[in-house]
Amino acid sequence: MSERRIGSENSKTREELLEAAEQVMREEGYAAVTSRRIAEYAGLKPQLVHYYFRNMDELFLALLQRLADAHLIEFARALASEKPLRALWEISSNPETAAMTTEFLALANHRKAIGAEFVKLNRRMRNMQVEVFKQVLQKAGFDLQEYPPETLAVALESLARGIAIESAYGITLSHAKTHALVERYLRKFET
Amino acid sequence: MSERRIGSENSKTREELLEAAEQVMREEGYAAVTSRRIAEYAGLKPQLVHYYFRNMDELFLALLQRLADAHLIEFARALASEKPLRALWEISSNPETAAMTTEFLALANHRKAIGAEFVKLNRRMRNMQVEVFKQVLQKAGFDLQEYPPETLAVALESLARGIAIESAYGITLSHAKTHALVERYLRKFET
DNA sequence: GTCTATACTTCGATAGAC
DNA sequence: GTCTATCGAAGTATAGAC
Repeated sequence: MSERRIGSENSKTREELLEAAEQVMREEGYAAVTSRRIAEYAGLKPQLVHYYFRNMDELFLALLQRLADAHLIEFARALASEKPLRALWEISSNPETAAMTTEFLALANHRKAIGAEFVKLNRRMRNMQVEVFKQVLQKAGFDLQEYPPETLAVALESLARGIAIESAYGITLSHAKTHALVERYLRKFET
Repeated sequence: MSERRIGSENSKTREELLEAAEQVMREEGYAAVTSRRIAEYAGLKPQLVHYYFRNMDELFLALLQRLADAHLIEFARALASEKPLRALWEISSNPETAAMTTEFLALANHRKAIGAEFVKLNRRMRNMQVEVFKQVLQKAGFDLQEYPPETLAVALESLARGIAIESAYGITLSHAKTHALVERYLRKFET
């Protein structure tokens, strides 16, 4: 069992399948991410999914890795930018990012292997966010006890995602005021 | 079509099926909420699900309604309590509540009927949360322009849920500091 | 109100040809 | 590297007996 041939990780087709999988997941949710649906999006045969991935868990893991890599690059760029906090806010406010994160949060809840990997990757990303806050707050002369970077990192990401998701549902009632408040804090911390 | 017999909404069996459905959804995610799985949890036959619900969308809607009702009662209780803000915080910090909300957030993303209902119910709940903030802030003499209740409501729920979910994954790194910060704000607003 | 039986669909996965 | 063919399992849903 499990002796069957598996395609190379460098394959272009494999990349196309992952791209399609990401699209399906974003547009129709993780439950719609099936070999047949992916193939449909990619314009390929469903069996190819099983050729490049031993099973669906492996596909989800590859997808998670891919997204995390892209995310880490974005964070690194934010860390090096002029206004890192604002950059963080914008990354987490991206509706597509927010939607994918929500899907993975739900998915990780009941696929053990994915949950474990999700936690690991999340920790790395959180560390980078915390690093951003530390640098900005110290530079601006704030007391790190009074403004714990870990908490601010959780708060920023949670709030940004919360609003992004609400926006996606067409709820825009409180957004102007919220953005104004966020602006105030960004300016307070970051010139 | 759609002419088949449907069981009463007052049925005890129907209630048991919904109870089982909720359990499945919380423990295994929305994708696992199938007639067979529900029946298994409830110790009943899968066909009973189709007797009480015209289709799975209808079941999800009933489940959503059930949860919203329970939630609204909790909010009303919070509003009437001595420390309404703290009560709100605790409601949204409940890990089971957070997990279910995450599932529905993902589910609503690609089931149109559920998305529409989710938005409607969410609006009602948000209004109650905002009402709590308004009363508390006014009573304590805060400027509502400087502390917009709508924003604080979104922030409180997003943050509480974010932390609750992280806890469920065993991430507890920043929690002590976060709770301390939340405490500070709760005390600031609420004696 | 609950059961059996059953039709139809979709999915994951594999074997083997090209 | 990609295709055809194919299994078996699981899903939604319905008809009709009890």
